[in-house]
Amino acid sequence: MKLHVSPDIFPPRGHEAKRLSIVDSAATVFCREGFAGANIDLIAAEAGVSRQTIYNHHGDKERLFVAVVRDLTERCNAGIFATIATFPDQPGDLEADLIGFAVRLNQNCICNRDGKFLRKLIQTEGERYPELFAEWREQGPGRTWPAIAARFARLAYGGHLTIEDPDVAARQFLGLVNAELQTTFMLGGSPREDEVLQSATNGVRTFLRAFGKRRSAASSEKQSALTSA
Amino acid sequence: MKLHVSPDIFPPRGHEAKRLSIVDSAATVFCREGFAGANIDLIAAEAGVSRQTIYNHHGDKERLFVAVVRDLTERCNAGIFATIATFPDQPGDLEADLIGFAVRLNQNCICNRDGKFLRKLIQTEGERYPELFAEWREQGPGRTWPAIAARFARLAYGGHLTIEDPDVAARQFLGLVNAELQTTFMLGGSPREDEVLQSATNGVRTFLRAFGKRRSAASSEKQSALTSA
DNA sequence: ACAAATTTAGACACTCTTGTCTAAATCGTC
DNA sequence: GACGATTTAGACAAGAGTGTCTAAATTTGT
Repeated sequence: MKLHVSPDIFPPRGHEAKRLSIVDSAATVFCREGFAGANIDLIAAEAGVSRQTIYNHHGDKERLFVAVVRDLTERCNAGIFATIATFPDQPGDLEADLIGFAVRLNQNCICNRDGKFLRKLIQTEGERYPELFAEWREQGPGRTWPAIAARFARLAYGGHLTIEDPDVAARQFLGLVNAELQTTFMLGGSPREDEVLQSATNGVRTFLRAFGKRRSAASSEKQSALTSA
Repeated sequence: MKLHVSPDIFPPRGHEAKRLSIVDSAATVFCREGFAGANIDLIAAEAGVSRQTIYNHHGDKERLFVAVVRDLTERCNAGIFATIATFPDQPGDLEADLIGFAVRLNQNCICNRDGKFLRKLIQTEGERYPELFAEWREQGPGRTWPAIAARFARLAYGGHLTIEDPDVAARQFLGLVNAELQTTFMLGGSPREDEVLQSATNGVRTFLRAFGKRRSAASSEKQSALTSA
């Protein structure tokens, strides 16, 4: 019976620390081995914790897995929205600003540990836990894509871009900016920093050729030099 | 001792039929359950074959897996090159022709059974079999992407497109054309036919806005109405 | 330092899976 | 129909993994 309600949290500090450590190690192992291949003893060893403690905290391999996914989804979403907040609303150099945004999105949200792990889990176990990842789809792309689309709509409204459908433009922006990273993503790897920059640069240039203000105008200094044909 | 060499093949017809059936079912189960989760008994049952027969043919769960991947890679590659052969070299209506090509590529190579399975296996087991999937990377994207790039280079040479780097353009074409199918691919699903068409249409329109001939006057919508050559 | 809660190590039962083995049944071919 | 090769069903040993239990050790708050 736990009646003497503590001011803030109930379990001692070390308790929550262990919980975190467990979820962290579980993420690593689940991603490396898959759900079926993951071994509770291995997770326990990697977390520096006894197997029984894992069962005390999460009760079950499956519930541990669900906790891992929820945890990753939450952290990734937070990162993505934080990055969306840096979207250039009043662009000085639109090309450079969009490239910067794309690189930040990749480095801080998609290629970092959480993003990589979440992507892997979605790919490998997505079909086994339809309801769990349907939730991700709603909370993840379902919320972030419209948010990015809204930023593009704002740029269009401000006269910096010519866009008919901001939702389509947003998805195409992401497609273009990651166009050269697809195979790496597929194989579960992390692209090097220069690869991310290269793909983002090429992607943004093409994006602006399609949606940037018509004519050379102020689109790019080098463009005027290049347009000779 | 097998000395009386038969004219053509040694094992009877039924033999090879069983081998095919086994690899087929193994592909299904490996994709659904992952390597660790896949169950030889289940594969045997699905193939309508006894477990021992699987061991007779492939000897080992791991070697069975490798056989499955090689089989899928081979078939997918064949399909992709067959589709690349239909790339529009002398376009009548470039937009319609490119959309058609993109849809064929998706329907016949990426979204069909083999493509879906291979993608899933690369995603889930890519890190566990680096050498196996390095081979795929070379034989797959390493050969198909340049082939597509060559086709775009030809279009540019013929004056139908304005492209600096055909390799970049090819990757971006694929990125654009699949921009709206990413989440579905990630979750291992197959997009509906109309989704494929929609994504391809939007993608090709943007692609042509970026790389199409710069007669800005009648660039996008009215273009199809004007072209009669 | 004390008392309560938490963690730990190890043993344990249980299930599942792989891969082997054997004898019987089936298949293909002559 | 007969023969050789293949397939089959089932039993089997060996190993691995999950989840439970217990008693001892450790940590935490007071």
